[in-house]
Amino acid sequence: MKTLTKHRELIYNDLQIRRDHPTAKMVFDTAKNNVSKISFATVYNSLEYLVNQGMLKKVNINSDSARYDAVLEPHSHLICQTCGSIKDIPAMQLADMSPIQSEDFQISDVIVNIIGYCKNCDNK
Amino acid sequence: MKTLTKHRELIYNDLQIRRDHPTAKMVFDTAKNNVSKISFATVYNSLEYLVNQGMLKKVNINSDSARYDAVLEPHSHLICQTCGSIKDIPAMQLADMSPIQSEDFQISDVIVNIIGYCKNCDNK
DNA sequence: ATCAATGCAAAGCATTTGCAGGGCA
DNA sequence: TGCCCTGCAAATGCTTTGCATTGAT
Repeated sequence: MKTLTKHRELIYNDLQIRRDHPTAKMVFDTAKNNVSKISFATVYNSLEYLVNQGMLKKVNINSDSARYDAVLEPHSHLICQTCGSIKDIPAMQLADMSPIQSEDFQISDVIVNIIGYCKNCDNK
Repeated sequence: MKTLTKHRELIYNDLQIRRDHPTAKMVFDTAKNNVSKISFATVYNSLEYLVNQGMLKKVNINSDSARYDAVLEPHSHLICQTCGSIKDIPAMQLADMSPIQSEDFQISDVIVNIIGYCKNCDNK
């Protein structure tokens, strides 16, 4: 039986607090500071467990590495092309879903990512 | 000076015809059938060139591998969670962009991906 | 005692890079 | 000749896997 172990809870708590949509490596680095020993395998294992439990969401922003998000409520992302930052914004609604309905497609999620330049990065 | 070589043109033409948003490997496999010799490096080099030229778009659907798209007009994607197929649909419009405008964020692209189950895959 | 979780190292992919040879201007 | 393109192989980075050990019930 799968259980919420200390490692998994630690990682989950970290994700709850931080809002930078960390990569597995970033989670690993934080975890290393809080436990005597932890391996990448455990981090990946824990992240997969938490995603399967529905406690985290895996976010695919670019092709470099997966990022993880503890915000489960529907929301959208502002993604800066320069610094790569990912900021949560309220869920964007689509003006008209009818083109999808007519496609005979069963929707489970609508992902809206806004790409551009954040105010910290010189715009352009 | 960068030029549109035969290999690059071949790859571009392939992307123009097919509409399955292939991965680099899929492009490589097709190219291999049409040229005596071609290497992965050339495929990646060509894809990067075409993306930089604005002739292709790189699409990040999942974290496994990047996919490429020759359809440049704004459009959205229907992505099946079961078979992984990616189907183009007309561009979805957002009902209200004001939450973004107020963020002091310069928008360069709005990405809308609809995740779910296509009619070919048993729904659920 | 049992069964899952962990650490470690190795393996697996996708992608990038270094470098020598080849092709075109 | 010069310079970019190509092929090949090695390297890199992210993620997964195999396996022996550890830990909890």
